[in-house]
Amino acid sequence: MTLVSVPEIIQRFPLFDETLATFIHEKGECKIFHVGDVLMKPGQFFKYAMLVVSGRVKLFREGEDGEEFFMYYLETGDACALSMLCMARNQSSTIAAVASEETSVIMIPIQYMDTLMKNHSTWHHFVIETYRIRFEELLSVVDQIAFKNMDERLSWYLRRQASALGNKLVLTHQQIAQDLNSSREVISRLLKKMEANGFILMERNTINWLK
Amino acid sequence: MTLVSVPEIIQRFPLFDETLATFIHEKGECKIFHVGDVLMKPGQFFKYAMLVVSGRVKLFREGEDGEEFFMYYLETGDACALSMLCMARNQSSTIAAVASEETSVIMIPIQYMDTLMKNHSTWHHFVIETYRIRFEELLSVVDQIAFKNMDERLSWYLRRQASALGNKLVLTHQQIAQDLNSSREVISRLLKKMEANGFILMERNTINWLK
DNA sequence: TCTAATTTGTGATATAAGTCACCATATGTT
DNA sequence: AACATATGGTGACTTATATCACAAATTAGA
Repeated sequence: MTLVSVPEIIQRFPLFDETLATFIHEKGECKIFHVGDVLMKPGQFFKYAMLVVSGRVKLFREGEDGEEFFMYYLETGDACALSMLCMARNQSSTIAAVASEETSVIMIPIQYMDTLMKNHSTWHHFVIETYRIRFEELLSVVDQIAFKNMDERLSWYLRRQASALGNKLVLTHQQIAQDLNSSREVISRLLKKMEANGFILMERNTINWLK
Repeated sequence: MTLVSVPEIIQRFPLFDETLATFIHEKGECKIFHVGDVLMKPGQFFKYAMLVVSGRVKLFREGEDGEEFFMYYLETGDACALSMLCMARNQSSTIAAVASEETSVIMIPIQYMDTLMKNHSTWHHFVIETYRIRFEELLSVVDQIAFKNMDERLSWYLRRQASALGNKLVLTHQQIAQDLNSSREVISRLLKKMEANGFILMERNTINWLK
């Protein structure tokens, strides 16, 4: 594999030891995705486990009528839990993933999974940790939509975005509405309330998170 | 371990081979839970991985104000994914589990996890499969609450209940409302519509699923 | 058997959220 | 500069769901 060196792998994935990083460097393929590129979409099968070396990938669920619902980002050092789970069973994805920045990904072919699991305990721990984090993230998402009103959900959404992207969020009201499966007008009104309450400051195409 | 024999373990968990079942029979502890007994609650830490040998356990998320939200059942042959994930990190549970029938559970102490993972590939596959199933189940739950109205959610809920418990569902409208985090009146009205449309037949304390 | 508690039905009303119509402003394009 | 497009603001209205109030029916308990 070109593009990503063994030291860089270790730097991005601190749980990996040198032998594991070397193995991945040998067997993995590196791929660059540009903004908007689709990494996976519902119905697709997996031949690789995907590790995000840099950039950011947005994961969202698609409804039957093309609605979207934002779930979480994958960032540097993250692995796609779904790719590993589906791959393990040769099941198709039920989720969509799109690069939201220039993103480089290490793709490990499926045939190496057993070796990795058996011979590299650091890989095994990494995988378990990946599942755990995503499971908990998913549980938080359930909490929000099961128990919270749109104002709280919006606030939670912006807080997560800000912690991933920084306090200056380049987002239109329309995009937010899409991520929350709501409508633009509703979001605009709630944002105005949040601005009045001093939580955010709005500019065109931008929301400044002040908390 | 008394109560559960090696052949019974293999029968309940078809993925296990004989050496694994023997190991679990030696090291696991068996515990009986009665209806209403709490297997885990938010804030609790885990010292065991839990395998359901017989009976049924209801898993649900609790809201801040004591609301409930039904997620799924664990039945014969299932393992509690959360117990394994939390245990792996010594994290506390964020979910509640209550026996909804007389339930017998094998509890495997945390210290055997590494051995199991390393020396028993059948265990490893079982764990991965457990994660995958629960992850997908959770994604379906997200779909429902993110994209569907209460009538569809109710219908989906009853279908799941019927496939777990049979077509004669002993449930009050109040219980259903609680599981869906809705209100009793709303559920009663929607049920009446479903009955008018021939999907169900209602008796006191009981809903007969006709599909 | 009498009473209390539980379960269900139902109308009236309240609230959160979604939809529609339309406008104003900002930005990009020719 | 002139126009088209994207973005955001806002009132009026609709819809889904929640809440309140109360009654009827059934079951459980004393």
